Amino acid sequence: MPKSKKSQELPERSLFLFKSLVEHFINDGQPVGSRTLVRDLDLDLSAATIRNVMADLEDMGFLHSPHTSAGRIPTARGYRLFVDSLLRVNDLGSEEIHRIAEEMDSGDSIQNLLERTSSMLSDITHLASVVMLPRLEHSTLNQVEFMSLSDNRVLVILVMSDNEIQNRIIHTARTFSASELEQAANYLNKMFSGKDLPEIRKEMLAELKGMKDNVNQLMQAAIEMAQQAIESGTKDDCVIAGETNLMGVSGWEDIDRLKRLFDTFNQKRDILHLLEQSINAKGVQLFIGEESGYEVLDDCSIVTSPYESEGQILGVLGVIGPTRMDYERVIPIVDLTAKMLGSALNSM
Amino acid sequence: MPKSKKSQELPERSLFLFKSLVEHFINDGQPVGSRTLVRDLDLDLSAATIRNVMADLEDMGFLHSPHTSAGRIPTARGYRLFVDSLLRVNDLGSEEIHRIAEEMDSGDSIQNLLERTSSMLSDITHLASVVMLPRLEHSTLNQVEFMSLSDNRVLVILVMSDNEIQNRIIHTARTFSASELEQAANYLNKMFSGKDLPEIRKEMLAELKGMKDNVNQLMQAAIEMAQQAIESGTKDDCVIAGETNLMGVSGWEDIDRLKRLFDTFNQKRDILHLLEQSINAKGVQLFIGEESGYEVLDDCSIVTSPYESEGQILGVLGVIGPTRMDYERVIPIVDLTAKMLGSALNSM
DNA sequence: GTTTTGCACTCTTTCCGTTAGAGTGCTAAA
DNA sequence: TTTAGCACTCTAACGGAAAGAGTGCAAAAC
Repeated sequence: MPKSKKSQELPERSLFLFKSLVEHFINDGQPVGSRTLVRDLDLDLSAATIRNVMADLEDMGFLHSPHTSAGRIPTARGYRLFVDSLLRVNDLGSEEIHRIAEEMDSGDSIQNLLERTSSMLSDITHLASVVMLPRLEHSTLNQVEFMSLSDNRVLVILVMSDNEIQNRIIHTARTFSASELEQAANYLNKMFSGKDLPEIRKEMLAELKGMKDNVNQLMQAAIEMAQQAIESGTKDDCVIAGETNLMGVSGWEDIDRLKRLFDTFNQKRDILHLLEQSINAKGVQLFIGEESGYEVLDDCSIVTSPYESEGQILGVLGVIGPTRMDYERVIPIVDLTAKMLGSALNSM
Repeated sequence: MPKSKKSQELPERSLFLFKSLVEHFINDGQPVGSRTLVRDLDLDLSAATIRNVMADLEDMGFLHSPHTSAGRIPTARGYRLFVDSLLRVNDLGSEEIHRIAEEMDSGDSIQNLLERTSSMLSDITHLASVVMLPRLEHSTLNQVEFMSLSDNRVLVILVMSDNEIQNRIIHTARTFSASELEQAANYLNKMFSGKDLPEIRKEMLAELKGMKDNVNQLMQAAIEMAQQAIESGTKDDCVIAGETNLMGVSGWEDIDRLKRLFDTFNQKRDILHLLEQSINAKGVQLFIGEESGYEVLDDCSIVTSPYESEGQILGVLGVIGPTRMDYERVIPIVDLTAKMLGSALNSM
């Protein structure tokens, strides 16, 4: 190719160089210098030219030098530019599609399905993965049943519309006869079946106001239990897998930093808070580096996608890895996994 | 002063020095030299004498030098000698006792209790902790109930003698009437209530031989479910907490080694296998360094204790940390925790 | 016989100093 | 606008040198 005397539009060439640089850095984690770039790309440009371009990009905040004589690495803003404007997301290889589909087939229980999903996701991406448990907020009560045990204990069973089952043993003040229990269950079923939990709670409180006999206490206990179950289902629950994939990421040898990261995983709170921000996103969403707002995650990127079943968003899943991850591969994987999980949940 | 000509018997002075050395090393993780020892102990002996003693101890395999000009550190055999013969286990401070007792009081569910126990144990020892789930092998069936749901699905509920509840939805070939289900449940209750699961399974198989109608299929499904529940309860389940306490242990900066250790935790298999070896021990048991037989655990010690309720051993709990852990403190903590957990389970 | 002193020796850690390599920025020329 | 040339900077890697810790051994002292 002849030397181009006509200057191409500056942005275009810069963007191309920038894209190459990012890809290069994602590949081997070393700061990329002008020489390396010109060598690898077979450009008809000299290193000096590249240097000028790179200096511009640095001024604009897309690149950063660890020190004077190192190459350059992308900043969070740089990655943002990369994924938003430059990335051409690959189609997935059929082996990977197959792998994902495979893990989704037999569904023993929801919990189990989510766990398998999470560990598959981390295996396939070699990153850490998170799957939020489905929010049960809009699941409705299907059926209540009481079962008498010995010693004034009653087993309360709630069957929800999504086939989740909650149960708990309640210690009661006196013994209830089978018919009393049946009566109570019938009453609850008639009153509340098909309604969602917050609604039930509200009506329940109105209904019970002032009435304090034991049967009602039983009912109240049932509702409280349901409430608790709901909360534990939405509040702090997600499945995290593959954390150890993040040990031994090149450039992450600071063990103290790693410890803080792992502690964050264990607490789950911050991670969940982050995921919740994506719950109304249309598709895959990214938090790159500092964008997450959590200091421990400054060197991390999080790729999330909500998953839905029957048009209703149930939760969010995603992966967490170094900012320097293979977005081109990871993004479609997260996307597909979310879709497959949705349809797997659909057919349960 | 007593001269022991017998080469087997260790002189008292050697033991004293050895004990001091081990304590010293446990405290700050640095190899201990003769000078340090003589300085810290205010001995009326010279460093050279200490050196002689130490050389003897090294010959006997209790000490080891990382290299010529380093001090000495205990070998696994050395720690063994230390804990078996030299350690005077402290009584626990009342704050610690209080802390342990506190965590044990309210028992919402067994799973929850175990989780709290585990995280308390790791918090208090600053090590990783494991609590094996109680073996349900000898729990017996209390009550079976079927609940009809829509769409040919039946909810099977098993109440076990230890108040654990298992349930699952079964898809059936045809719709069963409420009375059919009740009849089936009655039959199962009459036949099998009070028996343990392996027994039930055996009798069940004999009973059902040849009979293939649908009601029996239902029963069989119930039993199979119970069997599965049992297996999942004993097979791969334990609660691990505080792994991150092991990041940043001095001398454990090899991130790859740590990764392998964490992977072992996640698989749980090896850990469980190790714990199971303690299930018939009387009290606290230790695996020091190589004694565990797992290469990843070569730098670790595991302190375990079975816990029991009503004279029956239910499971094992313990902590995992560097061989260089504070046995004097950890051993009584594990001991007490096991006892408290036992009695907490007793009163559920 | 046990303990100590004295001494030579070994090994690690740390602190330069040097060098090679990578990469930059700037200026002047093409 | 691009390139060539050049001075400059910073890191990583290597190689002493010196300090420090600790050892082992032999001979002297108790």
